[in-house]
Amino acid sequence: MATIYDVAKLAGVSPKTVSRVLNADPAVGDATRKLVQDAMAQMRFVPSNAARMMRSNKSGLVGLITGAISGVTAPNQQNTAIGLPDLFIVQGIQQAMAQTDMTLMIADTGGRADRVPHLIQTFLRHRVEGLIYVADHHQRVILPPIPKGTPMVLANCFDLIGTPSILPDDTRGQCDLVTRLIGAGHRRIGYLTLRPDVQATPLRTAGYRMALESAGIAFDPTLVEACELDSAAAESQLLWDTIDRMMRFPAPPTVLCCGNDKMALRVYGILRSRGVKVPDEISVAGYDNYRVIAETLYPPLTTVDLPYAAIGVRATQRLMALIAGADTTERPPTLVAGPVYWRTSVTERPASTVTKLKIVRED
Amino acid sequence: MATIYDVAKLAGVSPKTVSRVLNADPAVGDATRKLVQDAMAQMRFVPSNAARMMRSNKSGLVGLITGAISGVTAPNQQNTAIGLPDLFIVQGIQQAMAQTDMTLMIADTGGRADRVPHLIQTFLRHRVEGLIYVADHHQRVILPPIPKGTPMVLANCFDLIGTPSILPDDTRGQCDLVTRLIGAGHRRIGYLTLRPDVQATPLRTAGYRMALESAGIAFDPTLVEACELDSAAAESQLLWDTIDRMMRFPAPPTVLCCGNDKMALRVYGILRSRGVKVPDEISVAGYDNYRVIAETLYPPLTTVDLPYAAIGVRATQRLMALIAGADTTERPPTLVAGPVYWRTSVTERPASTVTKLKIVRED
DNA sequence: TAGGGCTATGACATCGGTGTCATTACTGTT
DNA sequence: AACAGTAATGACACCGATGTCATAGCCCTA
Repeated sequence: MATIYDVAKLAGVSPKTVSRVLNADPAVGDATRKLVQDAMAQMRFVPSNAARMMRSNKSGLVGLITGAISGVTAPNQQNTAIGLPDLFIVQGIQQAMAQTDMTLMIADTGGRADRVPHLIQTFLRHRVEGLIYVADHHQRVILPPIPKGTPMVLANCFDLIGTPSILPDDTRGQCDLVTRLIGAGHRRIGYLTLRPDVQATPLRTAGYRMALESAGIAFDPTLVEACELDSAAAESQLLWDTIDRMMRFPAPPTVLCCGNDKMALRVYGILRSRGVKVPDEISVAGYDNYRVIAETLYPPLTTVDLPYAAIGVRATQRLMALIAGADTTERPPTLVAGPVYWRTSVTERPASTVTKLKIVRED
Repeated sequence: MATIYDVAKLAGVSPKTVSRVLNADPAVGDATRKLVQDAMAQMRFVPSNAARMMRSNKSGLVGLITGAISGVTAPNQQNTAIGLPDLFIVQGIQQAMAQTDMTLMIADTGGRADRVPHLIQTFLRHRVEGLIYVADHHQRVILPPIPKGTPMVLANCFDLIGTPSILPDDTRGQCDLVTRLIGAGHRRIGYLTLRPDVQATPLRTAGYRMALESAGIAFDPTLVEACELDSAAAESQLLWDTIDRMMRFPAPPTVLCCGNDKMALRVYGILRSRGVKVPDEISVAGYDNYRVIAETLYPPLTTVDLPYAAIGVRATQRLMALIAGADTTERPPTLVAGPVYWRTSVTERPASTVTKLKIVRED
């Protein structure tokens, strides 16, 4: 491959002048510039980033560590073949990065967290100017130490040593949804949560309670139940049992909030098999706004958008600021909220009507 | 960041010896090696890939160009929020690449084909040793010329200038499926194809006809109809009309093959709304083995696996061979086939029974 | 017309490793 | 004891850009 020396010789100038043209240095005569550009084109010259980096010490690279790509079908993962949250974050990062002159290097963990140090090492060898770590769900992570001077941002996760982090605002999201449900006349709001040990669960439950409290509705713990399990079959059983029980309450829920859209999908199936019509007899809401499900289901699912792309964008912006030399002083995580998507799986009718309908049906 | 000179000084050896330790050169004394390794650890030394590359001219990088990441929600794309084929290919590439000492650089087109030259340029600046281009569906592509010396492989696409390419074996896949359907007793096999202008359609239709021919069943063109449209609503209408018509044939199809699993999902909805039971009254098959759909639907969908991961792996292997200096002589594209996934959306009963059932129901 | 201030260009060192070759020290052989 | 052969190490140039500084040529002013 041609070098600036080759180009210089062909153009009859010094290598330094070629370098100037490359870097759009204005201190080059128009005629000379043309000469050099022609020579570059003729030789199909492509500058070597490696050589450039040697002197300037700027790689123009940003490293991204994720399990998004391999996660798509990782067998034991929560998001098996269905949730692709981290991928949407990566997408947001890509878009934000495209506005920059940085190049994004993506490394996939292949689902094995123990590969992370090696990936970081590879990035450091390339002298990335910054790192982003993307998690597949809101969680705490423990990462190997990064040399200072290489800033890092966590997306969809956080650690306890103050690494800058961008997180979804789970509390706000669930609160907004429940507030909207209450506004639609619902008073008995069932909540089938994700596993209690995932970060999102306590946060969203807090949001659920906040919304009830604001509306002056008493919190009824029998309406909240963790229903998520690893096995699809087991989860469906657990959901069936939970729904069965709640439906037999003297005052049954008029709406079921599900921990995510995938769970809502299962709930639809269970309700259909019981002959209960959505939303006429009971309303259903999800979380994630996972469009394959939310838009394809009939009736389309009311849900809360998990603003993954926005998390990616914010993470990128934060990292760019750090690279540009923003202060490293510890700040609380940036919370990113998403809107409620109001679709037809929830009635706007007051709860009493729904109850009446149900009674009629039982006759 | 520390350099080999710093390490050399600390260890009291020459930089060259440090370089030898770095490269696991056996011609280093054990004591010296230990000394150097300790010094490297103490200084947190990370070698610079750029510097290494200058001399050795080996970047250890492979460039991957794809729309997989941005494609997830690209508004006008066929695979909006549902098909992620290219992502599975990328995953296969990642896995195969992890076996290598190469580092994968992923660049996303952001859905804009006009960005491809720029991405290639960026890769060339990094002196990638090879390039892979991944398309989101089986198609012909036209890519800007790549300097020879940088081998390139096309995955899920091809061009007319003989660039090595890896493609799904659409003909074989559809043929296998239909052969299996015939084996299950079906004789009247409806085929709701994708758009006629996508590569897969003529290939799969050829497979469909091959299977019929092998079984000595006459091809009935009224059973084959293109039903794919960009708009979901319009496609559903077209499907409704097509199914409605086919069901009123004197000898209606006993099974409907759909162009992909997403179409099968729609077909399920249409059949349910018409009160037709799957598979008791009509069988349904898809294509892609898009698991979110195929496994979640009730009944689970019989479909053909589109071996995306395998395409990715093959593409990687091919590229590695080229980098290692395999002959560049033009060869036909490598075809990769996938298995039929036989699930319960297709009856094993002969067609006659099905017809009878239907008559009974109409009484 | 001499000198000051520009502009355009080039010479040269340098970044951090690696390839080549030389050198040293040690071993074993005759 | 002299020598060949090998193992361990180092000196030095080089990869392809860029930063620093010098310099040649030019215009303008006094």
